[in-house]
Amino acid sequence: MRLSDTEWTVMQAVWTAGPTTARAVHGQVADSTEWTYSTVRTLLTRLVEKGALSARKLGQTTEYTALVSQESAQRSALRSLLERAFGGHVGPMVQHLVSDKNLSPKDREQLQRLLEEEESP
Amino acid sequence: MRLSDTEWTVMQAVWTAGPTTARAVHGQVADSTEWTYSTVRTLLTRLVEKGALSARKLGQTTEYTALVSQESAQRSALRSLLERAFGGHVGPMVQHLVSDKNLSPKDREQLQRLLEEEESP
DNA sequence: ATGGGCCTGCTACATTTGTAGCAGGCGCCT
DNA sequence: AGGCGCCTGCTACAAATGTAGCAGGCCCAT
Repeated sequence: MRLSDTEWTVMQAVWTAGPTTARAVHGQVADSTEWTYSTVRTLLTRLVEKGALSARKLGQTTEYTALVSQESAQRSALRSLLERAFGGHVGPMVQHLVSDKNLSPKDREQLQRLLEEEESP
Repeated sequence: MRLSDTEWTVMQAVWTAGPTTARAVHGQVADSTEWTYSTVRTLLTRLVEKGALSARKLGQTTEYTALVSQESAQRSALRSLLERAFGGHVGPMVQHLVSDKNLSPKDREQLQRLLEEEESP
């Protein structure tokens, strides 16, 4: 499942809201975009075609529900970048992230715990 | 600097080879793609237009040199995915990677060292 | 000098992505 | 009943991406 930039934005809105409508998504993304209602609807339709969302008619309006989880979308985006940009080498990729100063102390702590757990399964 | 999938492939070849020619890039990517020489040339041209590569004529042929480093391209791809798919939260992103079982013991060890270093700068 | 091979410049064209517009139908308020 | 507002279905269209083809020029071997 490949999501474009704009599609990510819409999906985030749906994941956050749960089953929702075009109008509601439009409201949600209004802060961060200038998209018209029409644009939002086009994106929703495309996401349905892709199988990322399902559409169910409720009377006159349509309710959209996520078919792919945020987790799995993230996972596959990550894997794709990993292949494309890092030749599949996880180490260098994580290092970029870790050394990039945007890790909070809490993040670091949590990570360390994670690494330790992994060590002795 | 935004690179498309195919552009990444070409850039990887150039980074690996250092200043190189279209013919050589074609040879390099021949294993992993079915691209014609023409396709490779188109991609190289686009990368020059984007400013990712520079082109210098050497007699009849053109020598392409990377203008952006692999590191910086990786960094910005990573940052872009971070924003788009993880709402800027590094923690969850790294966790996906670390918990995804594709970390070698060596990777883990190295990471742990990195985290410790970060802790007391 | 001539033909083969390789190079370049230019052009092409389908698909995907980003961003919308329009027209017709349904329901509710007056 | 008539209009207003909202919803949907369909259509549009430019830019980016993926994938190539063609024609003309240069150099080397015969």
